[in-house]
Parts: sequence; C-alpha cells; structure tokens
Amino acid sequence: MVPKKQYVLERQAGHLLRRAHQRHSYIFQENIGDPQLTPLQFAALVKLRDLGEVSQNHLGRLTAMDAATMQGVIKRLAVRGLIDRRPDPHDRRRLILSLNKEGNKLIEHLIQYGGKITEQTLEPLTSNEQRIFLDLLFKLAQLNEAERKV
Amino acid sequence: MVPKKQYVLERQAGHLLRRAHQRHSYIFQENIGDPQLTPLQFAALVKLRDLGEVSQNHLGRLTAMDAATMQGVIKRLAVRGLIDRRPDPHDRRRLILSLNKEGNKLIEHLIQYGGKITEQTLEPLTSNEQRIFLDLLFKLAQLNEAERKV
DNA sequence: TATAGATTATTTGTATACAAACAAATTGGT
DNA sequence: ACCAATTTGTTTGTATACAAATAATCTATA
Repeated sequence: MVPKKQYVLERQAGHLLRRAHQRHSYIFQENIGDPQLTPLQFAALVKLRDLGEVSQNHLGRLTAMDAATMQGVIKRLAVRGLIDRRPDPHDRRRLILSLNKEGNKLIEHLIQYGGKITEQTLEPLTSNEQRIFLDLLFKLAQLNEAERKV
Repeated sequence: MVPKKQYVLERQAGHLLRRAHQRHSYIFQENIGDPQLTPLQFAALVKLRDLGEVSQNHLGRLTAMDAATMQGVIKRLAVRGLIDRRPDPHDRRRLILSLNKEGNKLIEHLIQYGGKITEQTLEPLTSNEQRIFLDLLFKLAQLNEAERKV
C-alpha cells in the first residue's frame, strides 16, 4: 500500500512563504501607526530617505518592484503629498524622485516602528533562531542568473 | 557621531519574505508546466484532491485565502472546467466544491512538479539548512490569538 | 420558539504583482 | 553621424490580497 499524499501543501516552501508574508503584512498594518501607509509605500519612503534623489525605475529595483507596480506606488505617494517628482535634465526619460518636507517628517516619525514590526514578525523565534532564519531567508531572496530578469 | 541608517530595508523580515516569495512565484511559473495555472489555483486543486469535497469558505481556510479571494480563484477554476460546484443540501448557504474528471486528471499530472518547485526554491541552501529553514518558517507562518481573525 | 448573533458566499473598492505593448529618449557600435 | 538595441516611464489586462458591506441562512440561547 503506497500512501497517496506525498505532497503536503502545509510543508511547501511557497505556501509557507506566502503565509508568513501574510502574517507580516498584518503585523505591519497593526503597528505602522498610519492606516493609509502600505509596506511598499513605506519601503519606497525609507529608500528615498537613505538616498535623497533616485529615478523611479532605479528606486523600483532597490525596493524589488517592477516598473508598473512602482508607477502606482509613486503616484499614490505623490497624490498624498509626500514626495516630489521632477524630470532629470540630463536624461529626459527619467523622473527624479525625492521626499518633500511632509514625506521627510512622516518617515522620520514612522521609521522607529519599522524595527518593531520586524521584531514582532520574528517574535515566535529565539534570538538565535532569528539570526539563522534571516541569514537563510536572505539567501533565498537572491535571484540567480537564470531567474534574473528584473 | 551617531550613524543615521539603523534601519536597513534589505535586512527586514518583511522585505525578505516578500522577495523570497517573488522568487518562488517565478520558479513556480517556470516549472508548473501549465502557463494558465497560478500558485493559488494549484493549492486549491491539491486540497480538493486530498479531501474530495469541501465548502468554499472551508477550502479558503485550508489554503489561507479569505472569502473574497477564494471567490475569484474558484470562479476561474470553474470557468476552466476543472471543478464542480453544487449547493450543500444540509446548509443552503454552502457551496460544495470538488474536482471533476478534467481537474482530477490535471492535478494528478501536475502534482509531480510541485515537489520540484519546492526543491528548486530551496536549492540555494544545503539540505540541512533547508530542514532548519522550513521548521523556522513554519513557526512564522502561524497566527497567534491576537493576530487570528481569518 | 423567537430572535440576536454568527456563518457563507458575493460584491465593491483599493493596492500590490507582473506580463505585454508602447512612445520617447539614450547608448553603443560601426 | 547613423541606426539598432536598450532603457525609462506609462498603460492595459489578469490575478492575488483584503477590508467592508450585504443578503441569505443557520445556531444558540433566553
């Protein structure tokens, strides 16, 4: 008698990654302190804070968003009055993005919650497990040559 | 001089979970063998194969999809002619789902690729690391009381 | 048993995700 | 300097995600 169910959904990497990401999104939403701000919007603001000025597609690569997704995220941040967009004088295809006063104030205030969100996401693990997990997850988040297209 | 960048996006659990999930989705799409079939549709078919008959919401809980998402996934599977839907005679709110002949044939054929997709997703890790990673990820995918709402 | 509360499925609206196609602009090789 | 290939940002279309609201139905309990 051969057992039929070798493939158990609950033990597949993809299913677990999806569920862990769902749980993180929930924790983010509960703790970020600004009900309107999404994880991607937060990531974009953080990178703009780090770098000052970046083109839209470049920021997309830094935050792992494709151009179409980036378009929507940036548009919403601009509509909310958090970032400025100006054309690059050296390359007229490019749009240069930067935080404005409002955006800067907001991210300086909210960034403290970012660390707490990561802490709470990893809270089910011991601090040693957390370190190991982040190391392994980091490896799994890298694209190899065959996969690279973004 | 206090360094300003304590919060590094590339080291946050949420960002890495998102990127690892992106990479998995790419691997899924490249290896599932059916360009139309998505990870969620595959998960739904797998669970129906395991269980035979389930109500729509129940299947949603088993595959970690909320009712609204489930609705769309099931509709597309039904339109493709892979599953049957019939009302529950004992509870007229419920819709009982099951694989039909086509759906059964398809999942029996594709399920072999499921394992390969997990393998390839975890391929950057040694087999020992894979075991550890799945254990830790499993813990992070569970919702505690405060988070449970789904 | 009457009914308040819970559950099931659906619908609407917003926000990712990403493929594909496009126009405008830039780059690189000849 | 020319032109093919590439890059940038936008748009369209499909598929998750999920909150919120709703209609129909079921359950529990006073």
